[in-house]
Amino acid sequence: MDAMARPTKQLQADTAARILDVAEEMVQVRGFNSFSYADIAAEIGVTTASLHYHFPSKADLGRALIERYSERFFGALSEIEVESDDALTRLRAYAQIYGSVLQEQRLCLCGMLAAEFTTLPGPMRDAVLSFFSRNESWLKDVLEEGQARGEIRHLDSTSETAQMIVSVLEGAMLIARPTGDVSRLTTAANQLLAGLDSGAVPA
Amino acid sequence: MDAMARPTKQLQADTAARILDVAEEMVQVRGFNSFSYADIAAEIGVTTASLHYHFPSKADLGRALIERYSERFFGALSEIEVESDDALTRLRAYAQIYGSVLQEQRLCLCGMLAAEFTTLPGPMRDAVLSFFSRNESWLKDVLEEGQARGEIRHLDSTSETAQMIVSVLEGAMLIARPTGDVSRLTTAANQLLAGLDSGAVPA
DNA sequence: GTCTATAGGCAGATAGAC
DNA sequence: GTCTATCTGCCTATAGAC
Repeated sequence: MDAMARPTKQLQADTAARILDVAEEMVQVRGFNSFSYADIAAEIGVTTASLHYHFPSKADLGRALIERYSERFFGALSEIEVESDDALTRLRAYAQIYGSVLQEQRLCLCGMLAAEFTTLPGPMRDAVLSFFSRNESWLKDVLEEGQARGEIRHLDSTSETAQMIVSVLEGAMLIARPTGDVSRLTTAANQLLAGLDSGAVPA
Repeated sequence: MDAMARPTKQLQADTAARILDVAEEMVQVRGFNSFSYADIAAEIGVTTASLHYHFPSKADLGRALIERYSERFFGALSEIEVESDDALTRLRAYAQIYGSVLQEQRLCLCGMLAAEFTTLPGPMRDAVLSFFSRNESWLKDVLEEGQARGEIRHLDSTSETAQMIVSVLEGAMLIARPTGDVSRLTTAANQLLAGLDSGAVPA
C-alpha cells in the first residue's frame, strides 16, 4: 500500500519526524520496552536531551507514535475504498498492508504494543485500543457492504468475522517473523478470503 | 486442560521451581524484557544473588522457562490424544488450552516471546522456534487422522491449516487481553472449527 | 533546538561470608 | 543455598549554557 508507506527519509527532515521514524522502527522490531532514548539519539546523531525537548517523556513519544501510525493506517484504508469497489478486492488490499509491514521484518506497531500492553502507560493503552476498534469497525463495514452486493457469503456475525480477520493477520505476523516465513501471512490471508467468497460470478 | 495447569503453589517448594513459577507469570503478563531479577526476588522473598545461584544469567532462566512450558504444553497435547478419539473434539480441547491461559490474563509464553524475538538471546530463540514447530506438527497429524476418518473436510494443505489454527489462536489472545474480551478467543475458535467440520454424522 | 553535564535509580551480575 | 555488599553500566529525565 502506497498510503501506508513511511515518508522516504529526506536529509534535514524535521528532527521530530526523524525521531518518530527511528522510534517507530524500533517499536515494531524490538518492542517499546526494548529500546532507549540513547538508541534513537545515536542513530540520528543528536543527544538524548534533544529527544526530551521534542518528546518530554517516553510515554509522550509512544503516544505520538501510535497516533501517527494510526493516521497512516486509516489513511491507507480510505484509499482502498477509493481504489476498489468490491469487498474481496478491498480485503485483499487490506491484507496486503500487513504483508508490506512484515516484509520489512516488522510487526504491526499496535500488535507489538498489544503484547506489551500491561506495561504501557495509560494514554498509550487508550490509543492502542482505539486502533483495534477503528480497524475492526472498518472491516465490519466492508463485510456488510460486500454482503449487500452478494460478494460475500452469509456470515453469522460480521463483527465476529472482522475480529477473526484481525486476529489471523496479527497472529500470522507474530509467528511469521521468528520463523522467517513471510509466506505464512499470504497463505493465511488466502485461506481466510477463500472462506468469505460468495462464489458468485461478477456480472 | 488439567495437564496444562501449573503446579499448585505448595509452601516450601524448591526455590528453583518457585522462581520459575513467578518468572513464567511475569513473562506471560509483562514480557521477558519487562521484569527484573529484583521483581522475582521481591515476590518470593529471597535476594537476587540467590536467583543468580539457580539461574546464572537471565538467558538461562528464559531457556528453562520455555523448556518447562513446552513440556507441560506437549504433555497436555498427549493427554488430549488419550482422552478423545475424534479430530474435532481434540481440536476443541486444543483451543481450550489457549482459553485457560487467556482466562488468567496471560499470553501464551511463546507468543509473547515471539513478539520479543529479535531481542532474545540465541538459545531462547531456538527454543521458541521449536515450540511452534512441534505445535504445528501435532496439529497437522490430528488434521490428517481426522481426514482419514472423514471427520474433517478436505483441506488443500493440512500444514497450512495447522499454521492457520496457531495464528488465529495466538492472534486472538494477543488482542483479547487488551480489549478485556476473553470471548474473542472462543468465538474465533468456533469459527475456525466450524470451517473444518466435514459435516458427517458420526455412526 | 541542541548541547554538556549530571542526577537518581535500576539493570544484570559477581565475590565472599555464613 | 542464601546472604550482604558492591561493581559497572544503562536508563529516563532535568538544569542550564550556547
